[in-house]
Amino acid sequence: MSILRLLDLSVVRCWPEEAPAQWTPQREGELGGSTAGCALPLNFQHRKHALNCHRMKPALFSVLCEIKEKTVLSIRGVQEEDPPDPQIMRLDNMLLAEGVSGPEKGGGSAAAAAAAAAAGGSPNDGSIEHSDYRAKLAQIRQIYHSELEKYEQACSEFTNHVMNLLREQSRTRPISPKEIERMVAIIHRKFSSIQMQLKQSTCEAVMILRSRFLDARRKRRNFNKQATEVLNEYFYSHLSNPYPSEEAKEELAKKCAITVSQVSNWFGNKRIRYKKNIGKFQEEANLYAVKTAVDAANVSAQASQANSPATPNSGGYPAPCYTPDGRL
DNA sequence: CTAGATGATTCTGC
DNA sequence: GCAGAATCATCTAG
Repeated sequence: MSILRLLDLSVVRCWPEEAPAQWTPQREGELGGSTAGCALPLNFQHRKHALNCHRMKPALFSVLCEIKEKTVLSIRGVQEEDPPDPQIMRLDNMLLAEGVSGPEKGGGSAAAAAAAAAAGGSPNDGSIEHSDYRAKLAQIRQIYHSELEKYEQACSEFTNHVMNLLREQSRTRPISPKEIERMVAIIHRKFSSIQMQLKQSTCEAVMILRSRFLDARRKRRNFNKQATEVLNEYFYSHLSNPYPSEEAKEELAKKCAITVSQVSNWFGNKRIRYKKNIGKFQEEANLYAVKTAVDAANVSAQASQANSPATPNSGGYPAPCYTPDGRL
């Protein structure tokens, strides 16, 4: 019975209680089994050899087999399947989307470009910041991969170690392949939880990087003069109904080299600010009304057809009048 | 440095 | 889902 306890303890003691970083091969010496080239205390080797050559060994072994049979029966029900962890899947997806994991080239810059587009910047502006962003992302990516590699190596090393240990022990006590498999699965579960921590902290780092470099509010740039002019022209020439259709928005976006949602934002802001303080916008409104009228006159003169009105205003938002004090 | 302007976001109601 | 309103964060002129 004491031998059984000794052998069982040896398996238990080969199990690291903490993260694999704490596990060091030096501990092998104090374990029950041995891997190739591992130095065991001499008297222990002798005792082991004596045990292996003992005439009672076969009998002892069969007793152990019997006991094992009984124990396995009670363990059998405990075996649990581990379905793919949804948390890990989420982290994986995010890292893939951010270009941290997955294919080496393209992913990161694609994510950066997408983020830049979401931030509303024109494709060429802030290229310095974006290259900085990409450099930092690449750094994160490199750290992530080297850590991952380290963990994987440690995992396989440790798995090999345990398997050797079990194989060695299977000479003196019954260990089924199933049992070894279970041990390996347990090791992998342990390591995958460490991997999850790595993935989590990588995700956090990427989020911080993103918010620092690509937060739209931080990167706010005023539209250029020409873009503002185009938008204002449309707004004041459609003052009766300053709600551009989807097609009109697309065209305006194209003309101003901004996104459709930026056009929507601009009109939303403009409408509310115009309505709040019509007086303040009077001058601007007059300016664009004149501009539109002149343009229309030019067009009609060129076409020799003076039938269309200059501005299609009627009802809706209060149209500007030409009083010098700016009141309606 | 500051006040006002401006683009973006968030919340609410329809 | 869209528009209005409030608010935030940043830009810019003075």
